Amino acid sequence: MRITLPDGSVKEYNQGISVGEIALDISPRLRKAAVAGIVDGEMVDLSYQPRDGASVKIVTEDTEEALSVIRHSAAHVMAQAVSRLFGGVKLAIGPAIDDGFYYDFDLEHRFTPEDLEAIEKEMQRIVEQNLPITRAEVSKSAALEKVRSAGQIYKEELISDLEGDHVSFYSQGEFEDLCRGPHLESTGRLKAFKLLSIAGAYWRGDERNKMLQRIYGTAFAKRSDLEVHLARLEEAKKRDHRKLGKDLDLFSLHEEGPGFPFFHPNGVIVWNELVNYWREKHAAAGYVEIKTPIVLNRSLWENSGHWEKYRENMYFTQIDEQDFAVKPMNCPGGILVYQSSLHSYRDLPIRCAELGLVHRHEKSGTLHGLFRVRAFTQDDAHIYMRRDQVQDEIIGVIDLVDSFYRAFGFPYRVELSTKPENAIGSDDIWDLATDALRGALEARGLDYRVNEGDGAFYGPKIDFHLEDCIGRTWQCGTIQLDFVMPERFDLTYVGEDGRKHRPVMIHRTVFGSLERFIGILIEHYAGAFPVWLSPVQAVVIPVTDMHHAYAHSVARELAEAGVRCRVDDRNEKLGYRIRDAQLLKVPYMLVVGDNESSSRSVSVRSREHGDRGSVPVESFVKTITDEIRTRSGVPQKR
RNA sequence: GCCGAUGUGGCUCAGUGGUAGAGCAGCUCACUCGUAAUGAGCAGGUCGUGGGUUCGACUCCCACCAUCGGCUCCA
Repeated sequence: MRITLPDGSVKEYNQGISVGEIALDISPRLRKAAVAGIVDGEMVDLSYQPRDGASVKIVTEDTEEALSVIRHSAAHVMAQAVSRLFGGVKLAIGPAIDDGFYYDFDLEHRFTPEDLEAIEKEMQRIVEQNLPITRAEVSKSAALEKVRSAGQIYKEELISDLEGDHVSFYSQGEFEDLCRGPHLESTGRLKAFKLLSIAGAYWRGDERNKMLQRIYGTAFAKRSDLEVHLARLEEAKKRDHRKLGKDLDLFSLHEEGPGFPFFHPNGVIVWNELVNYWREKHAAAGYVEIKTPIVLNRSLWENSGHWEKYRENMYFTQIDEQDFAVKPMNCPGGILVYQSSLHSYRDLPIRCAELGLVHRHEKSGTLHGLFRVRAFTQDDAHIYMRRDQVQDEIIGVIDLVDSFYRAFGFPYRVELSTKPENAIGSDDIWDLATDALRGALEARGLDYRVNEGDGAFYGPKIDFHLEDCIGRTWQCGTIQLDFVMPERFDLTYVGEDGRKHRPVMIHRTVFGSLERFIGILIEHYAGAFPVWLSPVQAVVIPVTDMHHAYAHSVARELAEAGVRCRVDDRNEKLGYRIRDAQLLKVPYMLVVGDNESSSRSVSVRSREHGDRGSVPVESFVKTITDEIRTRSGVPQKR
């Protein structure tokens, strides 16, 4: 029989040859590295026997596909270990995920960190036993019989929901699990894994269902890959904005205001720098800026649909026996500004920005530092325009967002979210809006993913997911196209024909939330902000108290040039003060002693590169002010 | 909201039925120092909050709050 290989070559084999044997035939080394195969586009086990005419590709352990096989098998090995150690455990699901794998268990006993160690040891034993992993197909009814008699109620539910009349089981030693596969050929092939954490998870992700216990772990082809991954986790922990926010005295959170962050003087500097930058770019892009109130009357929210569609997330209050709501979004307020005067078609588009503080009631368990809060400042804008301007305006926003992310060194990914279940407005309007967004993305040649049903209740949206320098992604910017609010609020402009027409609206953000964006920046830069964002840009360190006067004169000169600068004239050794500044991630340390004071110079030490030697004060001022003005500095990709 | 864990001075953590301890930070003093921690001294805590058990609770029990890891949700 004939088998086609990825290079297009065709080989002749006997009927019944397995993928593994084909790999061996090609080369023993390939066989050794093989973990699975891809036959006619389907991932299969090494034991799979392709049919005549099939095309076969060997999946080797250094590939992304291999990783998911390895992790899936690791999940099975973990389930086997748990089954050995804890009688009566019911197995739910155990897939491979982006960074590893998990398995959900239903068990009376609550897993503890010590249990993880024991489970890991048992897994090691299973690996050492090198149990062959074999696949068996059984009829659905036999499968149901099998899991029912074993009391595996979750498997029973899974099988009942599966299409087709046959299902497959994989077994290794005494352990057997419903699974589509593929899997490693034996447990001995599992070389590098680690269990990481225990968490609760609802059966099938539905909060009405029973809460199961999930164990997360990760696995790699090689020990060294696992170590790199664990080091990355460590690195992420070091960069945690909650820790750095405390260390660098940027912000704090208090029991008195869960989810309501407090910004300290250092944090406010970062905030204001970002806002300055934002204002500059928006003014240049033709935006005006407004400010609207935080508390507004119920009738406005009824009109906008928030009262009906968004109430669970809103805070309320009463004023003079009337219901008011704390705004969860800025649009209704912004619309009142639009309505406060007549608009000509000549005025459009109106690009109206607002740094609006919104409050949303998030469930208590979801709060997380600055990433998930209950009050945040959206860098919002609403663009009111004619229909013929829609495409250009969307493209304009895409370009603006792009230029912002570029400045911080964030690569990003784009997603298009379509009509959700709780939408308001007709299908026609939704189709129109969705097509417009799609059209703009395509006009810009951007790749995007579609998120069915994930739009806002009043319109579809484009989301920007940016990637920080250790590879995590965050949703920040969004562009939402809205035909519904203009209708609800009866927005109009006067057209060329002298008659009233309906404008279209775009809601958009770049940072998303200032709070979250600052959190992301903290982690992205690991707290070492570029000079323009640094709370303290330079610290002058006199060698002894003989040099205090000179140090202060240098600091004065820097301050006059607009540099945020401090003198550390504490009675401590030079090394101590250097270390202190270094830990506070001050970009420049300026050591001044006899040599410097006699020549009006500073000895420059950079946060990144250490001692740079002496330069005249004047030239340092030029260097640092240039760096600030151009807002340079993008972190190294790791 | 749900499951699990945690909560001790500004920070990091030890303590575990007999009314709290370290390091760092802070303050004072000495040292006057050249690129990541000089030394000595002082001060600082109703042990998350509220109940209960006990002769006695930071320690045991209950409730609540907050935080952390997830689930769900989302900027």
